[in-house]
Amino acid sequence: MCISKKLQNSSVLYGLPPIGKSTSDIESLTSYVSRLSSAHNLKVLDLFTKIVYPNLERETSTNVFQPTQSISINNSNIKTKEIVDVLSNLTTIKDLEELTLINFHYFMSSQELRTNKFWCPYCLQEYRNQNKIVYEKLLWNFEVVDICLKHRCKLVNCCPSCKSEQFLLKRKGEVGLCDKCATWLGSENTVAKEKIPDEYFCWQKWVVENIQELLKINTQERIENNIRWIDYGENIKEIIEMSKQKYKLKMNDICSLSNISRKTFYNWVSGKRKASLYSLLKFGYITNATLKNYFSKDFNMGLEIRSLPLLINENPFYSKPDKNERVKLKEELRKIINEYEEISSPILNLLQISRRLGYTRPTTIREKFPEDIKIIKRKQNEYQRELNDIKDKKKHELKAVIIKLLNDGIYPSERKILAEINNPSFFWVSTNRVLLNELCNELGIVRRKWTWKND
DNA sequence: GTGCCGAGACTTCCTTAACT
DNA sequence: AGTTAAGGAAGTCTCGGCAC
Repeated sequence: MCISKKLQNSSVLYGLPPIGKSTSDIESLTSYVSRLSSAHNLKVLDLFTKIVYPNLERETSTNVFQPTQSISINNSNIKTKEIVDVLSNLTTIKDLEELTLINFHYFMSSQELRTNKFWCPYCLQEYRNQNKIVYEKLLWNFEVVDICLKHRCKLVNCCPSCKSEQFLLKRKGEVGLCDKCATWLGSENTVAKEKIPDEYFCWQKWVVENIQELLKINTQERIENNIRWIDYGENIKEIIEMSKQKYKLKMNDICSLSNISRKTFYNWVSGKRKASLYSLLKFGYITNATLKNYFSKDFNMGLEIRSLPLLINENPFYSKPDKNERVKLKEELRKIINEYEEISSPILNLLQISRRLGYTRPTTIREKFPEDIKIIKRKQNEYQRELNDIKDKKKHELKAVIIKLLNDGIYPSERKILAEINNPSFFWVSTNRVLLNELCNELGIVRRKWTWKND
C-alpha cells in the first residue's frame, strides 16, 4: 500500500517542529507545509487533498496550488486559521499560527504579502553549507521587504537557471529547488551582488527590522495585542493627537512630513480602511515609533521629529497614470488589436496584453477598456477558428498521401511521406507528427518504432 | 479641517477552460 | 484524470475632487 493511502486512514502526522519559532527568522506556513510533505514522502498535493481538506469542518474548493493563491495560507484569512487548526491537531505542534499573520488580523491589512515567492539565495546557500534544514522565512513574503540585511542583497524570485517566476506551493514542490527545472535556488557568497544604494539600504533596514520585531512576538502576546486593535480608528486618532501635541504640529504638517494624504488619514481614523504597512512605516519613521510600539499600543515617540529619506517621494504601490498615459494605453491596445488581423501574429491572452501595457493583472484593462476587450476576445475566437481550418486542411492532405502510399503497397513511414510531399522539414513541427499519429489511429495503422531497417 | 464619493490599481476566492 | 492557466466577482487601500 502506498504511503498516501496509508495516511488516508491515519489521523496523525509527524510532529515536525517549525523553524525559528518566536524569532525574526520564523519560517512561513507554506515552507512548513512543503517540508512536512517531504518528511512523509508525500506530494504537497496529497497532503492537502487526502489529509488536510478531508479534516476541514467546511468544504472548500479553493485551490492553494493556484500560483498566486498559495500565499493566502500565510496570511490572516479564515481559511488559514482552519488549515492551521487541522495541521496543529494532526502534528500535535502548537502555535503553528505563528507561521502566518493570523493574529495580526485587526492590526494589519490583508494585502501585505506578495503573491509569488521571494528569497535570499545566500541564506539558502548558508543553510546548505552548514548542513542546516533549508526553509523559507515568513519575512521574505512581505511586500515592503526588498532586501536581506544580513547579506546586503536584493531578494530574488526567479530561478537562476530557467529564469521562471517561483510560487510558494507546488504540487510536487521541494523547498530550495526551482518549480520548473529543479535547479538549486541558493547562491555562493562569492557571486557578485547588485550594489544597493546607501540611502535605500537605510530605509530598508528600518522596514526589515520593524517587521522582524513583529515576527518575534509569540502567539499569546500576538493575540493580546491584536485585540487592542479592534477599535482601529480610535488607536490611530490617539497616535495622531499625540504626535500633534508632542511636536507642536498641525495635521497638514504631519501629512507632508509623512508623505501620507489627509484623506488617507481620514480613512484610517474613520475605521474605513487599515493603513498599509508601508504608510505605517513612514509615519513611524518620522516619529521614531516602531510597528511593535504601535501593535502593543505603546505610543511613545522619539524626542525630535525626523524627515523621511528623500527617496520616499511617491508611493510605489499605488501610482496612477496621468490622462495622457491613458490615451497612450488606448493607442497601444488598438495596435495590439490590429495585430490580430494578421493570421501569422502570435496570439496574446489578456494577461500578456496587460503586461505589455504595464499592468500586472488583466482585471485592470478589463475594467478600463471593456469594449476593446470584447473585440480582442472575438478576434481570438476567429484566430482559433482559422487555425482549426488550417489543421483540417493539412490533415486532409496528409490523409490522401497516406492512402496513396498504402494503395501502392508502401508502409507510410515518416521518411516515405516526406519524399511524397517533397518537404523534408514537415515533421520538424511537432504538431504535424501528432497529426500523423491521429491519422494512423483513425486508419488502424500501427506506427512502427524507427530502426535502421525500417526504410 | 472634516466628510463623502468614486476612480484606479491591486488582491482573494472561486469557477471554468485548456492542456498533457 | 491530473494539472495549469484564464477569467469573473467582490473586496481592499490610496488618492483626487468636491461640498460644507
